Parts: sequence; C-alpha cells; structure tokens
Amino acid sequence: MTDVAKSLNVSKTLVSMVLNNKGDEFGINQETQQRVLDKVKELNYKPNRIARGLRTGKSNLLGLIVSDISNPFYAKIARSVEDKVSKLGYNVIIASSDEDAKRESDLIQIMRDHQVDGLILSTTQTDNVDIKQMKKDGFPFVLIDRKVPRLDVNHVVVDNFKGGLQATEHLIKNGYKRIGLITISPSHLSTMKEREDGYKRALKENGVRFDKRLVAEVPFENLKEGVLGVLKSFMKPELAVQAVFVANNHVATACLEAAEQLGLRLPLDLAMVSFDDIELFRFCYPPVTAVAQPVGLIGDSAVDVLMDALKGLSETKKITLEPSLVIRKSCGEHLV
Amino acid sequence: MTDVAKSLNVSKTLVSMVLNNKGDEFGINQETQQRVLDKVKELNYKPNRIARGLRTGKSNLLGLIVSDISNPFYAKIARSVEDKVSKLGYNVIIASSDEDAKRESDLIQIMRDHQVDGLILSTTQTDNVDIKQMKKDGFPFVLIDRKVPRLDVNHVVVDNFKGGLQATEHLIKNGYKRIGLITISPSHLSTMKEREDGYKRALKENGVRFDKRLVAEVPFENLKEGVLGVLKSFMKPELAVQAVFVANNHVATACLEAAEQLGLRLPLDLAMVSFDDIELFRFCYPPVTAVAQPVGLIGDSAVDVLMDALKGLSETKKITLEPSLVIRKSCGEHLV
DNA sequence: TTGAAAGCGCTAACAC
DNA sequence: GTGTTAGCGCTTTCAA
Repeated sequence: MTDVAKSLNVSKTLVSMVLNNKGDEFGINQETQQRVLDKVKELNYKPNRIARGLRTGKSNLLGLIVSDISNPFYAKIARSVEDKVSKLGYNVIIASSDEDAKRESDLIQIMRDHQVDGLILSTTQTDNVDIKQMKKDGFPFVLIDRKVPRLDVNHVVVDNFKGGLQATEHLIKNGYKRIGLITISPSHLSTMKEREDGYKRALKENGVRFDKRLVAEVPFENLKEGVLGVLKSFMKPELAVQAVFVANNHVATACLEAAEQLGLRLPLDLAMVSFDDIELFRFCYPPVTAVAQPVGLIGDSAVDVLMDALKGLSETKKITLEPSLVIRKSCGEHLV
Repeated sequence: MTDVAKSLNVSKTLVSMVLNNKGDEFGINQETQQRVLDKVKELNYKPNRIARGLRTGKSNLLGLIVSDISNPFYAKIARSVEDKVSKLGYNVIIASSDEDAKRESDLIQIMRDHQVDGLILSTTQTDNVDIKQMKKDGFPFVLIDRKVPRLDVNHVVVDNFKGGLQATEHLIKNGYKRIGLITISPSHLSTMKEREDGYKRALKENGVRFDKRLVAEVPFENLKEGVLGVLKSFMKPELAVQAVFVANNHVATACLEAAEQLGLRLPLDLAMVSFDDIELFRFCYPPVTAVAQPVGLIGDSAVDVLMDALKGLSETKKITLEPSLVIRKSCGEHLV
C-alpha cells in the first residue's frame, strides 16, 4: 500500500479510503480516486486481509463444523452455506468432528483462534460447555440439524419428530405392525431422540404395541457390523420384525448391505423407510422411501440467522423446517 | 498477551517465547515457563492467530477449490484432505467453482488475499493464467484430479486413460459393439479428454469401429436434459447403441434417470459403465459397474505434495494414481 | 536469563 | 479534500 501511496504522492490513508469505497464519503476527488484505482491495478496491489483483519477485528471467515463433510447430507448443506456466504463476501472454513465431542471442542477453539467471525455447527456435545461459552462470550453462532435442550441459542433444525411420525405412520398404513427402529449413537443427539419420539407416537396413535426390543442403537464408528447384528436379531422368530425405520442415510445404506448379506428381499422380507433422502435412493433396488430434509434451506437459513447475529441483533432465532416423506417402493407400496 | 506479561511482571517477549515452545531454546527458567503457562490458563488467554499471521506471514490456512463440494467424489477428497492437514496444524477453506473459470479465478484470488499458505485445486481453466501466475509467484499449490498440458506444476491425478480403457474393454468383452460415450463439458478438462482417449483406444485395439456420432458431450449446467436427449438419439435405429460409458457419477445418475423415463431396462436395453464409483452404486438397480478412483489417496497425496512445496522444495511432483474397475451388473455380466 | 523496541500492513480518529 | 499518527497483537532482532 505504501508503494501505491508513494508513487502517487498521497497518503496511505487516502489509498485505504478509496479501496474501501469510502472515497465519496470522505469527499475525495473523483479524479484522485481514479488515479489510485489505476495505480493499484498497475502495481497489481492486493490488500492484505490479515493486516486488515488485525485492525478491524474481522476476518471475513466463517466456520462450519459438521460430523462428516463427506456425508451427502452435510456436503449439500456445506454447498448451500458456501454459495450464500460467498455472495456476502465471506469464506468458509469447514471441518468434521466425527461425532467426537473432544474433537468438536478443539475445532471450535481452533476456528475461534483463527478469528472466524461466526460459526455454524452441528453439535455432538452432551454437556454443551463450548456452546455455553460461546453464548457467554457473545460470539455469533448458529446450531444446525441438532438443537440443545434448555439453552436459548440460535438454531435451524428440521422437525424430526414429525419426520419420524410420518415415516412410521406410512409403515403402519402399509400394513406393518412389527416395526423396528435403528438409530445411531451418540444417542443424546436431539435428532435421534426426536425421530424416536415420532416413531413411538405413531405406534401409539395407531394402536400398535411398543416393544422396546425393536429399538436398536448402533455406534457411529461401527455402523456396518452394528446394523448387520441388529437385522439378524430383528429377524429372529421371537421378534419377527417386518419393517424398519432407519434414522439416517448411513444406516439406510448399511441396512441395504446387511439385507443383501442376509438374503433378505426388500420389501418382501423387510420394508424400510429412511430418514435423509439422497439422490441415488431413487435408483436403488428397491427405490428407498425416505423422509427428505430441505438441505438447501437449512444452509440458507443458517446463514441468514448468522448474519443477523453478526450484526449484533441479540434475540435468538429458532427455526424449524418441515421434512417431507418421499414415497418410493421400499415399504411394499406396490402390495397395498 | 500484555495482560499475562504484566500480571507476571515479565515481558511480552518472554510470554511469546514460552508459548511458542522456544523457552528452552532461549534458556528460560523452567519455573518461569511454568508460571507463564499457568497464568495463560488462568486468564484463559488465546493467542490471536491473525496477529501472529501478520507477523510471521503464515496463516496456517490451506485452500481447497473444487467444482462442487456436494459431489461425493470431491466431498470424499475434501474429507481426506481435512483429516490429513488437521494433524499438521492446518485448517482448510473450501470453495466450489461450478466449473466456471471466472469464478475459479476469483476464488484463487480471494484465498490468496486470505493469505492461505497453499492451495489444492481441481482446475477448470483453459488458459491457465492463474496457474501460471501462481507458479511465477512461487506460491505453493497442487492440482488434483485434472492436470494442465505443457505446464510443469505439481499434480495428483488418476490414470483416466487407463480407466476409460478398462471400462470400454469390459463392455466389449461383454459382447457390446455399439458403445456410446457421454462426457461432460467443459470438454477441455484433461479428465474428460483422457477418458475419451481410453475409450477410443479400447475400440481400436479390439477392432470395433469408432463412430463419432456415438460420442456426446452434455453441459455441466444442464445435465439431466442433456443426457435424456443423448439417450434418445442413441436409441434411434440408425445408431442402435447397446451400451454407454458415462464419464462421471453425475452423468451416471442422470443416465439412470433418463433410462427410467425412456423405459429402458438396464442392462437389457442398454448397458452402462460409470467413471467414479460411489457407495450407493452397489445398491442401484442394476448395481452399477464403475471405475473407482482412490479418493482418499488423492487427498492424502495432494497434502503430502503441498507440504513439500510449503517447505520450499522446488522440484515439481507429478503423481498418477491407479483406478480400478468395480464390476457389478449394469453391463449384462449375468448374460455372459 | 530476560526485556525494549521495531515493525508486519492496515484503518480510523483527528488534525489541517 | 487530504495527511498525520497511533495502534491492532504478535514475533524477533538486539542489547543488557
């Protein structure tokens, strides 16, 4: 910047003003402004955002923490976040926590050390210490996908209860009574909890007896084997499960695989509804019925909320989006 | 930092040294060091990385630019990059270019403005001005997935020619002679070009006549309709295509959809091999035969190469990874 | 073994 | 209309 200023015999201040579009505000000659702009081009000068950040206290960087960026659900959210914030002049640092609370905590710290201006995160924490800390510090952030109990913070989630309800009701309507549920640990996640609640409510409202042996939880780190084991036990005569509601796309895929290994024909031997709709579900055999989440909208809304928080608006925003059941053929629809 | 220093009656210098693990190097009392560390904890002091970055010229940030982070292929790469660099103390800014050269150029600029220490990118440029500029500036970067002709720069790619060759040969071995190819524009991409070359070579080596009417290119922005149109024309009696080799996972999905719309039964009416294997291909109907790319390894190697570049090692590294054909049932394997 | 001081590149308050 | 100056929070000579 000094170079530009010197070669024009003006001060750095002036250059800075022009570059920040504050030329008019400070009443600087149009001609002078143009000269600055030209010189900047000529010297191919690029402002150093780090220096600017040091001075302004802003980095124009936002953080996004999800459990796994290679999960299509989060990848789509990431994409919509990126699209939206880039229009607003921000960039985004993305990281995966692997459902590990410690790792998540570290990531939050690292991102804050990097002076991100705000954070969008899908938390896996159970004690929420970091969330509380951020709130206490007045640091701008939005929770997505998962909310935390009893804490007044911004969030953008979908109505998991309703999704679980719809999915299970659909199964019941199609004539299934022995309906299993496979969730994923950590089980404290609000999403899993609510989907389970929806499942239970659907059973209750439709007079289907709840059997707790039909609810299984498999560990995130060991999905495939976990699901295989669960399916095996579900198939035993004493349980005689006819249909499963699986709690997310990973479990659905694992379930498809396990069914294949066990020689189960879907939906004849076992019907399945998934939570999370992903593109290829449509072309699976059988096409997978799933509760679709408005992924694009989640990212979009999260950015909206975060932008408000960045502006210092203090009321917390809690947004709940609607899921929708996409009916295909994995629940014996053709039999009805 | 001043707070820590003052409350301990030492200088900022000393605190800085201790925090950067240079205490011993400068021969500072163990006891003093411990006092500093304790105080830092007590005051919950966090170093400001922006300020440090301004001083050291390093941001500990790396950039990753791909065409679309929600494409599973890139999402997996992103994940492996993230995993690897986080162990090395870096974070990564991710952005999508949408195969738009201008956007890519802007992104490179933005990331460099953010003082990223290095860049990993899957370029879509045809003139490579930005690539040349980075090389000229001595800025550390690695190309992934796609290489650029006649330019001596780091890259990590897979052998697309071989992949195309294998895929097409497989089709030929299964008895197909009228084999279509669907690539995706921008067609100058090295990947597309090489896959096409592999396709041509396979035909030649196996004495199948090349018919240029069987090579189609659909625009990235308008895939679904494009593929539908292509499939329609391929089905005309004068072309009588029996099998297609599709150039990536998006085209494969679009092809699945178009086939459904046209009432084509795979592989009876049309066989298909895809480039890019994605998890659910296994469970599609029919399960999709595909050329799998070592996604994890691409990310991993790219980071290795970038780290060397960061250290100032100047020889350029060009890594070519091996693809592998995963045979399922979309090419009439059961008929053979 | 420790500290003073300069300065990274920029912005903003305050002159003139 | 334009320039001077004082930092932002840190690291790194250099001196003691």
